[in-house]
Amino acid sequence: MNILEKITQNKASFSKSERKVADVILANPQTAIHSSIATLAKMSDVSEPTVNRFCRRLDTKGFPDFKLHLAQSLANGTPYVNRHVDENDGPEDYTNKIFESTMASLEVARQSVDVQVVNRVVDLLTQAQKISFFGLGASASVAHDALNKFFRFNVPVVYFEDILMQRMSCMNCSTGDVVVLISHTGRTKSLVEIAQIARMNDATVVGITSADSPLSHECTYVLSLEVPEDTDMYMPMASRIAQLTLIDVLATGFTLRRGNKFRENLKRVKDTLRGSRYEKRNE
Amino acid sequence: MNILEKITQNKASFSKSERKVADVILANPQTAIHSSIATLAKMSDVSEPTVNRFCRRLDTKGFPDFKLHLAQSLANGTPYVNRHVDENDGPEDYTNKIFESTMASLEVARQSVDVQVVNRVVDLLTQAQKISFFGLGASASVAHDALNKFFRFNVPVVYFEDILMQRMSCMNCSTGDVVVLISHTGRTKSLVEIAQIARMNDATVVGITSADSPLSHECTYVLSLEVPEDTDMYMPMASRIAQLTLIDVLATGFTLRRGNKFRENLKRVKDTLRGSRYEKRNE
DNA sequence: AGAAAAATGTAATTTTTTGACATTTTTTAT
DNA sequence: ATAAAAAATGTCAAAAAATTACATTTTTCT
Repeated sequence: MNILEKITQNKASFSKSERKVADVILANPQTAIHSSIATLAKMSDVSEPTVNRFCRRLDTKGFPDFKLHLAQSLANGTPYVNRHVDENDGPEDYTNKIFESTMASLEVARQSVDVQVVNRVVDLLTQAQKISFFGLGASASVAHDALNKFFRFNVPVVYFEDILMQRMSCMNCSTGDVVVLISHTGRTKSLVEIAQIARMNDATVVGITSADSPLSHECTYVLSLEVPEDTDMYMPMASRIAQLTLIDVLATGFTLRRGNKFRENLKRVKDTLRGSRYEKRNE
Repeated sequence: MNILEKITQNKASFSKSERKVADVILANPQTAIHSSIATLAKMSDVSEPTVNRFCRRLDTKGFPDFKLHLAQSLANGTPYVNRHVDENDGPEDYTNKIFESTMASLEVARQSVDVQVVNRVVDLLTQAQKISFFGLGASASVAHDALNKFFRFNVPVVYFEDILMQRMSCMNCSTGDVVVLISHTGRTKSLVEIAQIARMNDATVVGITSADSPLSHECTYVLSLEVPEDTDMYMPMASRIAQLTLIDVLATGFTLRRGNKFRENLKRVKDTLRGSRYEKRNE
């Protein structure tokens, strides 16, 4: 496992001094791999053997071995880690941290996706009479994005931001209709109600939400994404990105299922936009 | 560059003893990174300083530094790459490919972001009288998302999907207003026009778009993202995700600039939502 | 062949890491 | 609240590792 993640995870189990070391390393891992144990000890305001003990606690043979592991974690291609933004971060720091955390979350999300369910949902979508995408707050823009994607497929697709419109739309559902509900927490009351209404009217309800949430219990199929959210920011960030990527997956599955002639159709849709754009000079 | 490749490439220019070292390392790099210079010298049947000189010839600071580079080369398990979806891909294949491509694109985007500009734009946003986010098509949902984020900051923020509303809104701009325009290609005519209108009315225009596009030339600041888009799908996918992440970066920069009391405010906004949600049992 | 240059090795030096043990801090039980 | 035990941390010395300076060997070129 990635040693940076391991440090973050085990941070709680560290002693006070070890945590000082952990903080210094996490704050600037690049510097850490190029420092000697003495330098790192001084930076952490800790004695050298403490740094050594810290390394051993992470199941490495010693400091040099630890640096090797750290270097591997930092090498590109290795999964990214959720590093939290710090008050004193400059633009470079927080930019990189946000990008890296997003990538790390996507990796976690990827591993938590149940491809069986993806497959069944794609099946469902390709056979749907009508597809609705609903979300509220931060998930509204995800639903909005799904509309944009599925609209190109020439399928009857519906999206509303307004709760009442969402409810009315679900009241008019019937067999063969698919309602996709998007919510990170799965605890938004009105969305849970909408799930109930849709099911009462024989629609199939797909939830893109967290497992074992009130919303998930009302859904026919649940596509759950276990994405760690940085709660310090009080804003949903990574969860939306994961949801969007899942929408991309569904859209891709949809086009694959429909086959080649359908791809042609997509190309035509795209070409239609040409009139609204400035031509690219050399293509 | 990958140091293993470098060894292979420069092998010709090595001396006899250095080549012995190279061979031993190439034959078993995993062993090499866990050996001391003495062990490696013995394995190569060469003296210790020779190994050291070998390391320096590869532009490393010395043996330990060389091991670090080697470790990084070896870490490259599977760098995320943009693997294109194939007609015969099953659900597991395309799910993984989409997630991986998205991560790969984010990495590319991260490297292409100009943090200087990020910093200036954050400055601008924190001082803005009014912030507008406009995008069309796939980028509309990105603007939508930006609205959701910045709305929490208690800043006057505007978002319209309708071109005419966007134009009217820009007509009413004045000094101190910031208009953020989002477009992957930067070739959408009406967005370019909106940029012109906004600037004529003394607003500062920030473009989240590709460098050197018609739109970028009309912007005061350009946050360019070089994201490779899988054109086979005829749908924007990775570009949106990169744009969203950039919005996250801006939002994060914004909150950091505003300081701690402001974070408290965000928490209050979030807490307000509580009434609309089912409580979590154990927290 | 023989001088000059390059390569390599030897041995000492320096740097770095680790281990043993003392001291301090924290926890636990009374 | 206090003493004993346990855990954590630091000091200092020993060991290991890496590097330097310099001697020796090998190669190259005239």
